[in-house]
Amino acid sequence: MPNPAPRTIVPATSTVVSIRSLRSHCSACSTRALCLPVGLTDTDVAQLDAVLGNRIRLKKGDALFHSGAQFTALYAVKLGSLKTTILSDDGREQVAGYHMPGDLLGLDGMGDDRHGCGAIALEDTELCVMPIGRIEELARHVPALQHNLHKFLSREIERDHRVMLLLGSMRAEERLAAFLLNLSERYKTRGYSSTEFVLRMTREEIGSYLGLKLETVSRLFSKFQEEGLVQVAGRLVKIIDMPMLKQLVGQ
Amino acid sequence: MPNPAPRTIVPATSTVVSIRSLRSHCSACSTRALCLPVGLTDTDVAQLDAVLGNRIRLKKGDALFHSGAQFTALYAVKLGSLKTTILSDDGREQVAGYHMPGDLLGLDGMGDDRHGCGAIALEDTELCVMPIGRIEELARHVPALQHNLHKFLSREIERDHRVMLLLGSMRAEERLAAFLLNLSERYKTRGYSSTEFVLRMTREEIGSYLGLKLETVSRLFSKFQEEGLVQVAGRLVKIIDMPMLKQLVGQ
DNA sequence: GCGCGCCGTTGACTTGGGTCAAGCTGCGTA
DNA sequence: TACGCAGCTTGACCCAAGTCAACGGCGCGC
Repeated sequence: MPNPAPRTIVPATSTVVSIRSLRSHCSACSTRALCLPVGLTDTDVAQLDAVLGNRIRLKKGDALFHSGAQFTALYAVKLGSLKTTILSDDGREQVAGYHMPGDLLGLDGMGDDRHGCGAIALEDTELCVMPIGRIEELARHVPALQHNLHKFLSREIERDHRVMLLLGSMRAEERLAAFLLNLSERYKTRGYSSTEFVLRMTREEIGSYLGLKLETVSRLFSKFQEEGLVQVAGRLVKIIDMPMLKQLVGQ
Repeated sequence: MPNPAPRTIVPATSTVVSIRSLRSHCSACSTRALCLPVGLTDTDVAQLDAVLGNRIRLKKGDALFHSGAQFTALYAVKLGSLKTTILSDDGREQVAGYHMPGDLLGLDGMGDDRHGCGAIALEDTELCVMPIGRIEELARHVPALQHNLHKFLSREIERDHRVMLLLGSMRAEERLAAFLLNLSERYKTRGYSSTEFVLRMTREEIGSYLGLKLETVSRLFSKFQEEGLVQVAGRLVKIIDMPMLKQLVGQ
């Protein structure tokens, strides 16, 4: 089993810290409980650590990968957030998802070794690189990792199904309510407030994701505010009437 | 390695044939080139054969599984076709996909061991059962199988992304054109005519999949016919002007 | 600290697709 | 052979969301 733990290779100088910090370590990662290593034993996590590449830092607006680019690795969000976008044959672009710490990106690239969507940072963002060859190889020896990988792939399908439901059968109001509740839920599981958060995307990006125009999104925010469901100040959202919001999407 | 080839177990009587026929065999399956065993060596396929369960036959309207049911296996369509449906919290149902020979069903069940959608046969249908535990176990020893499984999961995500694009940013006309072209393409890769085929689903089911009402679907078929794009007689569709249809969806 | 451009809001008007309703067709069953 | 009904078509009308346009404000770069 390979074990290139950095400190055994890098001389013990003052550079150690910064060089170590270039590599990702699940064992010390705050998203460990949400991410690929969830439920793995310490031994297994150590093996996973050993195959991780250097971490990546992106500035707001930077692309992690573009649609059609060679697929070489999965990426886990450590910090910050991204949007993924899909491209239609005639060039229309649509937001396919918003991703926050613990989420895995690039799962749609394993089909034909090309990324099926593009990924853009919505703020300064840090990711951890999981080279796919090494991950697949390790998954063959660590059943729990194999199982987790399958879970993440499968959950991505379920997530997409919920979006299809939203786009195919919900009215504009319901879509925005569902969107806000989804963000709320995800912030909550990450230890942030479920009732007060800052949107990292523009009205246009929200609209793109929800199959609506930016004007409609804007109008709906105003309407929700009038009705006392939320308080909105630009990108700052405060959920006032959670039960009513839930009722809007049908429980 | 287990090798319960039926003829070594079952006595060589007249019942052999019928009992053998209950089991699925990738090696003799006409969808082999499209399905999970694609690209595997004969040895690997033999191992896959050994873990397959009995095949399933469904009559039109029968459910293969319901949304929320325990997930125990993936299913491969051998013959016939099915629809999968997703259920929203408030009970609305929507068609998530149409599946034909070589397609894998149940991929969205690996996330939490429950099926995320229901699957209903649209005609008399035969499927092959792939118990997930045995498949995962085998995948650990057969890298090509592991890789194929990942490919199928990943392609399902890509497929869903294309549906999201359709639902989120296409007009009704474009949606129906895209739907017809998609069917056409899939029939073609299965060796059937790409220009003349019988729809296995109702107008309402088409509408549900495309985020449209059945009346709209009906009107669009009439419109396409008037414009000389297709000839429609009930469920029989004949594509007349393929280039124009492609232009409608933007190449 | 000034100005430009992106982002968001709001209003007036339009329209694509939904809704409701009526009638037709063809298939399975008695 | 006739009946019944699920599935399909078509028409008339309506409304949710899109389009177009004007304007306000905040934040970034010079």
